[in-house]
Amino acid sequence: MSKKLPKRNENYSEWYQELVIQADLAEHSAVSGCMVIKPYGYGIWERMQQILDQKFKETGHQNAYFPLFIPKSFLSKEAQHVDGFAKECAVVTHHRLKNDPNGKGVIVDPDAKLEEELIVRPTSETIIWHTYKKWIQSYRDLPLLINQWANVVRWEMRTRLFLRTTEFLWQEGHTAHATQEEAIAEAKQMLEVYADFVENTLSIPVIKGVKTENERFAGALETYCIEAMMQDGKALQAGTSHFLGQNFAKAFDVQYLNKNNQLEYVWATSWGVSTRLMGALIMSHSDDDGLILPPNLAPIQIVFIPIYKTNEEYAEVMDKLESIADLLKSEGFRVKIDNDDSKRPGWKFAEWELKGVPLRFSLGPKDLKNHQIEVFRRDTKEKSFIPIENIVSNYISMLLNDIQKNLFNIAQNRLKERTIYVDSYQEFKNSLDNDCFVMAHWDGTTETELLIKEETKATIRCIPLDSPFEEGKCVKTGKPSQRRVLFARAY
RNA sequence: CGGGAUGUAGCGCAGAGGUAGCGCACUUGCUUGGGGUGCAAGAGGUCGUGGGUUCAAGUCCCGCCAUUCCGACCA
Repeated sequence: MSKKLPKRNENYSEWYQELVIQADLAEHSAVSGCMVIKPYGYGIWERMQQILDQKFKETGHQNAYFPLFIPKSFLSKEAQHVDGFAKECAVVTHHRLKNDPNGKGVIVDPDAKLEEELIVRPTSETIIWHTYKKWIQSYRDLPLLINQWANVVRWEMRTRLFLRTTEFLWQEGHTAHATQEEAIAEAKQMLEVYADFVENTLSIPVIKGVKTENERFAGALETYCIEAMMQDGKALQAGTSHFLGQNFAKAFDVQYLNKNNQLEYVWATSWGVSTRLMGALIMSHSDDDGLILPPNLAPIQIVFIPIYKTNEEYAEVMDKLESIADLLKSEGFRVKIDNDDSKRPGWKFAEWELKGVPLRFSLGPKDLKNHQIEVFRRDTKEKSFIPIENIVSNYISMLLNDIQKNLFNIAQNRLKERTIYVDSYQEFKNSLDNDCFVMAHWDGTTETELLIKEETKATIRCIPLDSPFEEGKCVKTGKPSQRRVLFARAY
């Protein structure tokens, strides 16, 4: 009764903000634009980390860690790169405080000014490529496949929990290769890793594509991306993988001797996903009762609620629940028994629904007598009574897989139904106003792209990799076009 | 950087010159327990901050600070 979420169809962004807070995922901190990620929210992020980290290792990458601070001069070595980030950098200018001579508190010690300012990393290409120069001399040093889990800071004008915060957590892969082909293959491979993770772990269908020149990462030759559709029809970039060419190798003078004893610049990629995925997760699946977590991701897949009056009943019910939970735990399921005596069952039902746990099993004296257990599915809200002896690994796996698949199917149907192919500018605008993605022809110029953005707030999310050759006319200018691109309003 | 809103108990809010309030949460006891139990008794406050008006200021006036929402910005 104390907690009530706003309805999605009344105020989507308020619903989102409230859900993040009420489901105990994160809250605003004392620092403007920065959030505190609470244990439950962080637990979900840790699951993402574990699964991705394993995929990175399986594809040959190793983790390392580079400094939080970047000397100012590093950032300006790659011209496009500094242009892209200069406006949102936090800068460290001093290294000491002292007592305020005029009274209470402390002041920045003017005598402690840094010789060269330090930038709090908005991304680590520069510091990493500076380091790679020392690590790479020979073709035998390549490929160099490194990932880092880190925090970065981008001083954005406007922030929203998980979707855009001043400081956020992410991983950034930075690889160096002997050839262009190999680097492009790496960038594409990591895009596939992301797409696989987002679709099969987060149950969110994505569109794979490349960015237009205008939307490309600062310093990249090609930016591959995966785009997802949220329930309100807006797009969310869920991950990017960049082919950086030799830009950073040249900026930081990273060359290697090939087998013919010739010096060559190395080829680079970088790729990343962030805590923004939490936002994608929430806005893809959740409903007016709270979060809905796909089972492959959920930190808790099954919560058990004991129902009882007397101590004897409690002992009996708990005895049974513990034996079931222990069995499932030993088979690798993530389970929790909520035996908090200070909360009543109804309260717990609502609470775990708010937190999105895929399955809830309740067991009380009546069930014990009937040798059954109540099973509740968070995604469909179906309740059923199952014979206790049926609660075995195969059955649970089947149920969890079904939920996982169901969430994906719902999201995929939404994406299909709301991706509209249009050939006129009027249809284009109408479809956007109906919260849809739009596949339309575009003349390939940044001018047209910006004009459309100005008039409709829609951007080209990507040129889908599977977009077939098709003669057509630009939806805005009527100039010739060879394929459709994906337009949408975006987060 | 524009526009709006808000700063009062842990949280959410009311109070619009004259004794600091309500709901939730918290503590204690009983009750209840299969969809956010009910009752009772408690504990908890420099009313964001600095100045001004007044016999008297959460309350009116001016400044400042902070947060937040909507835009602009956003590889």
